[in-house]
Amino acid sequence: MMPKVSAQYKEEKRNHILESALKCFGEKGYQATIIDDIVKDSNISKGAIYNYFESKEEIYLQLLKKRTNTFFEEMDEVNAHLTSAKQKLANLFKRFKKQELKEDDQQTMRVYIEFWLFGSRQEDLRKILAERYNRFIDYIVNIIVEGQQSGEIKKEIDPQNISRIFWAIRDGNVLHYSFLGEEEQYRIAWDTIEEMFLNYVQQ
Amino acid sequence: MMPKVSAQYKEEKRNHILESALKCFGEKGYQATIIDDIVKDSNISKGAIYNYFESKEEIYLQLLKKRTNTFFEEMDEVNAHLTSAKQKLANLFKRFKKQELKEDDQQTMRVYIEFWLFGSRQEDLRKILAERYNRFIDYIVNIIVEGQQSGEIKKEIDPQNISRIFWAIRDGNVLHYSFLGEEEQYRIAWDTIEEMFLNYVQQ
Amino acid sequence: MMPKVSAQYKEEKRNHILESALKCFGEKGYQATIIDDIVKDSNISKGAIYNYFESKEEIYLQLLKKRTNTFFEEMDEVNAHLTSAKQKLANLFKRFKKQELKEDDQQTMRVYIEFWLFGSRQEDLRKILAERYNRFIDYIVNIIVEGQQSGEIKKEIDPQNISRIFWAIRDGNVLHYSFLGEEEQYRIAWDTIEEMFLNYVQQ
Amino acid sequence: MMPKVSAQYKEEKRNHILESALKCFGEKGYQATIIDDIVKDSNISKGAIYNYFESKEEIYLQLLKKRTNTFFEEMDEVNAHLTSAKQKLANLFKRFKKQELKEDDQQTMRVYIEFWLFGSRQEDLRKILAERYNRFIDYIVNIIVEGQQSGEIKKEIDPQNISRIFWAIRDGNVLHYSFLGEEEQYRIAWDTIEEMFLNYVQQ
DNA sequence: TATGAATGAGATTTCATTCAT
DNA sequence: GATGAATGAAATCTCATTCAT
Repeated sequence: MMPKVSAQYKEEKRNHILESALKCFGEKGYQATIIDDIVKDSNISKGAIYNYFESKEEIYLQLLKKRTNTFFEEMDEVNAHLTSAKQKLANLFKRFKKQELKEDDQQTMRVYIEFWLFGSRQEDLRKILAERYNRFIDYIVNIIVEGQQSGEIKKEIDPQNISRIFWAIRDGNVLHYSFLGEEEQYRIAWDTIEEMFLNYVQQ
Repeated sequence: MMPKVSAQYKEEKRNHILESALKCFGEKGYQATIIDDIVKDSNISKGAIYNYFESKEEIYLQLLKKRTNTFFEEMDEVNAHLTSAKQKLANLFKRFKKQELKEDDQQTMRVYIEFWLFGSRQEDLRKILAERYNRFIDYIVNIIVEGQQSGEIKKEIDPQNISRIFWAIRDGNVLHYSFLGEEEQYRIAWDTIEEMFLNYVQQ
Repeated sequence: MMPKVSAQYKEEKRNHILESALKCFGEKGYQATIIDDIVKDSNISKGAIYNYFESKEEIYLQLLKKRTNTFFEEMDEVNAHLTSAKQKLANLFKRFKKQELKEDDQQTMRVYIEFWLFGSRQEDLRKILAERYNRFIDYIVNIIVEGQQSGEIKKEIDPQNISRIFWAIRDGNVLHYSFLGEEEQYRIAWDTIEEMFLNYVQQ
Repeated sequence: MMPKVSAQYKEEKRNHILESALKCFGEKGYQATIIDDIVKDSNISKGAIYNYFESKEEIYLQLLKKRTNTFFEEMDEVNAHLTSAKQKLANLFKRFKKQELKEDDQQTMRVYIEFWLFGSRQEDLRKILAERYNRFIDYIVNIIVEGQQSGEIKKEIDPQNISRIFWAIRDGNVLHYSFLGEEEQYRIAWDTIEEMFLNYVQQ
């Protein structure tokens, strides 16, 4: 009389679908992925997928949301015992260098960039993406401001501007890497970017 | 037998189709654009379009090729009477700052990024894109090497690496800009990037 | 072994499902109603519904049967102490005028008309509906014959024919009313129909 | 250079689709008819059908519109040389008796009744149907008023009310007939209805 | 060459029914 | 008996490409 499966079961199933979707979207792109690809990869029937998500677009959106949350949770956790702005930036760069080696992070990036491109043309998606973008911007802005207060970072740096540049560089680099796929070069590039960026902002 | 229409007529028609395609792809994305969008925009019939191009994909490819050629032709022309690497880099930055204000350049960028994303998953497109990518890489490599020889640029800079970074930054910036659409911020960002980049590579 | 639940419990549950189904079919139509609508309205699980009924179609059929029985039981009860054909007809008209004000009677009518339309194309439904139709026809035929014997109704009236007309008028009127929803007009129409009909059949 | 087919060609194709749709809707009902039924019956591809109509619903709507127009055109033509209200009513009854023998008129009726039922639940359809309904109501109202002026019809008759009743009877009769399919009875019923109706309204 | 009507494979989504718990 | 998650056939609609004129 209570075969209603546990909330945990449903959560896991949902995640299972999202993981398959990420894999498919990452491999073929959002538009090129068909529901049957996710069915095949997840081994979950078409109908069941639609029990968990309203549409292909919702899967996309939920995926983005979940990955974004995970990113900030991880960063917040690490930052908890870092005190200087310098340490926080260093940690961020470290994460990027390491992160992209994981296949699914790379796929997330592709998905995210495609969504960005795609979303810029649809008003309802724009809003969601803009919100996400602002979370990222604020994240760096806070570090920069903190660094300016502690004297680690030049006062004349505009936090908003440098934050936007930071993420543009990140996205550009990941975009190229996701196409080129050369890990070694990718890491060297990040080392250079880190040096260039820190040279520029540090006192 | 004379051909019914002149080669020039055909060339113009081709270009007309490509321009419409660029507009459509830029506005809605490659995948979301349907042939009828191009028909409507170009005022050329569907059948005629298929007389000039084999498929939607070919239109995409030709578009990319043409825009790439145009870019290099323009840059080569300008560079012809510039002698120093510094001047050439400055000119490049100047072009970016100015370029993206033009609607169709921005659209080209979107198309190009989408294609990049899309192409990374299809072997035949990869080759074409890789070739294009290398032309861009070589362009900066040549300037850097020239600058190192003339003593303008630090010897320890790796030309390949810095060239890849240069284009990654460019693409990231354009990607963000094409979504955010804030011209003023975009220009300020380019000023900062120029300063950061030149600080880093200059002697 | 005693059955786990009493027969009465089962009967009540069945009726509960039928009532919800009537509400849903009446509101959205048979075809447009999905099982989940009935689940939601009845608060009974999908599986349980299928324990009581074999299919959506069976629910429809049972509903029709039950409502038909109820109609005749009510009419028989009232007619028990009416002796003249005139009184019985008057009572019937009175019922119609009053009946349709009740929301669920109106819904029954819609369901019934839709079923009629729908059933005329499926042999197995035809039989069931034809039987139901004949019960209605006979009901009036009996009254007319009775009236002819007592001299209240003209001898030259064909009971079968007039009975068919009677129900056609009733259904047409309800059909229009279920669309137009104007109660006042509906009642006035019934007064006129009563007058017209009685004028015609009475001696 | 002008293979754009003639307007007449397109009109004919449109009609061809509508005729097939009428047949299918009439046989299986609107909801139960699938596009492939129309494809099969019309021998026109699915895509072509969607070139002429936006959706299944639009086909339905257009069908209704066309049949309504045809009905009034025919009636107006006949009425042109009829002067008395009595003649016009007689003509109308004559038409019903004859009309329904034609298979496609009967199908139109089914389609129309189903639409009525179905449409009463969808606001956008209600409007279209209400408009159609009013055309029918006005048609009889005009005849009645004319008859009252000429002294053929009783002054105390309410034209609106009697018009609504007229069409309700018509629809009820057709509804029953479309289910029962007995032509002979149908005609007899119409004779009786005519007599009953004229008795009631005539001076 | 140009036209645009026609094609039909293929995409997304729905929903009656089943069945493990 | 009750539950509701899972299934997958089937429906609507799209759109790249073809081809008769």
